[in-house]
Amino acid sequence: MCAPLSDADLSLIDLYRQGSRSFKKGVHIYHEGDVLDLSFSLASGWVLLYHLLEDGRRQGLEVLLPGSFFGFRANLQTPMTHAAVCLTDVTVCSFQITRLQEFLIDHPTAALHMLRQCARDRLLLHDHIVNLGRRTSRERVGHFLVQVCERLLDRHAGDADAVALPINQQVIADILGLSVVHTNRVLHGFKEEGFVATRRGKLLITDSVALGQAVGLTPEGV
Amino acid sequence: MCAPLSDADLSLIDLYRQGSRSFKKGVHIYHEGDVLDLSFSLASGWVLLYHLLEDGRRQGLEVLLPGSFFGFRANLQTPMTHAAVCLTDVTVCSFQITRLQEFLIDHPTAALHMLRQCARDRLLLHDHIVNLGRRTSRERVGHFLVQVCERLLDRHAGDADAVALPINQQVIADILGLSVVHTNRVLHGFKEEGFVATRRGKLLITDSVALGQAVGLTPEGV
DNA sequence: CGCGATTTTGATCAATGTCAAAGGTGGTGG
DNA sequence: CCACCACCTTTGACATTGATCAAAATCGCG
Repeated sequence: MCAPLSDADLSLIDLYRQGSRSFKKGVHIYHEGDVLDLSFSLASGWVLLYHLLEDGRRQGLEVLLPGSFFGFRANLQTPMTHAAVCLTDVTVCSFQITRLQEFLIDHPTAALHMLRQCARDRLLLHDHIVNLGRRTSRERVGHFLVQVCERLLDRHAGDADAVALPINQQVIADILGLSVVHTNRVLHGFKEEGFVATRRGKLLITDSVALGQAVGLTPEGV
Repeated sequence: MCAPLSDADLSLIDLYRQGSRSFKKGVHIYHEGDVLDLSFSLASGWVLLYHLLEDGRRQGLEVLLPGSFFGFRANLQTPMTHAAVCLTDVTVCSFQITRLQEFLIDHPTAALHMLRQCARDRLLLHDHIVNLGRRTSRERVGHFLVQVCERLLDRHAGDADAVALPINQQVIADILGLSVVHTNRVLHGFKEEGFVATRRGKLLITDSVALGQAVGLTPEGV
């Protein structure tokens, strides 16, 4: 529930958790510039990490799904360089970083676990970078959507054929470094091609594999 | 020499290291698609991690300086999703991941150390993403250059007022998601403004603080 | 039913990419 | 020591993608 730790670790980590907290959709878990001594594990819901430039431009950094760790830093004094906002109602476990570190020293398997998670996240960030740096708007949006699908299906393995995203076009645009207007045109195109749809205000991905192909994705996802 | 670990750890890690290896500038430590059971710690030199798209577009992912860990994965079976190429002559320590993991279980402080390093890298990746997603070409090049400067000065703390980079314009372009031609024009501009220069075929950053200002950097670097 | 937020659409513009070719530069071998 | 070569940088002309501005149309919600 709280994190993908081994059972043994799980029972112990309770001692160290400062507590479990809930947030409503749209609320910030922390802002840029905050000075915190906490880090978090996402228990349920979606979170967006983003950075704001001085002139208001916004860039989405990571879309977090349950199981993600975030807010962990090497340097506690330094203010947060990004903000975390809830894309849905959310519940997190929060840890005081100093205590978490003590815990990790005592429970090396948990530390290793975090390290492996971290390695996975690094790959996701790499993918994001490739997306932003070298792909056209169509490719970007397409890749982003199928990647989210895959991450979702990894956990709820194999249920829905249509995935609903709690994300509006403004958010997608900010994640992909595009303007809302252009994002809309791309998405609209996908809609006409039958890859996505809208229902109850939510974006639906109706055919992620066809979308992947249309956008030049090699079989196993890179 | 081998990594920023505590002395105690350092003496022990020798047991686990598969060996120290040297590579010439331009050589690959590994390619995309390689199946390895190794991960690395950069002892000296510069390394570029990059990803290649099917049609030849290339995207630089990370510029590694001494002390960086790379090649670590949660899943050993999976082929590498990026390549590592030497920007200079390089020496690395290589570890068999399975043995490294055993080591980290036995030496939790080392594990924690890697975790903190990982957290720092994540911030660097975030910065890269912001650069690619929301900054103009001028801002991108500028930010990249001063960031490299800062990372360099962090270690060799406070020597040169002019920093020489072992990186050509093609590489910069690939890191920043720009074309070589455009990168050249931006760099040329910086040259005329007196922020950078060329000597012995190397790019020199002659005034990183002025460059930072010119490019809209807030005092302490975002 | 009315309102604020989100999505759509059209018109125009600017930044950056692409293509092509000319200069430079350092290194190498004779 | 010199000539040559491969690689890198520089420049110009033109094409294209995606941004920007402005406004209309929808949609979910209270």
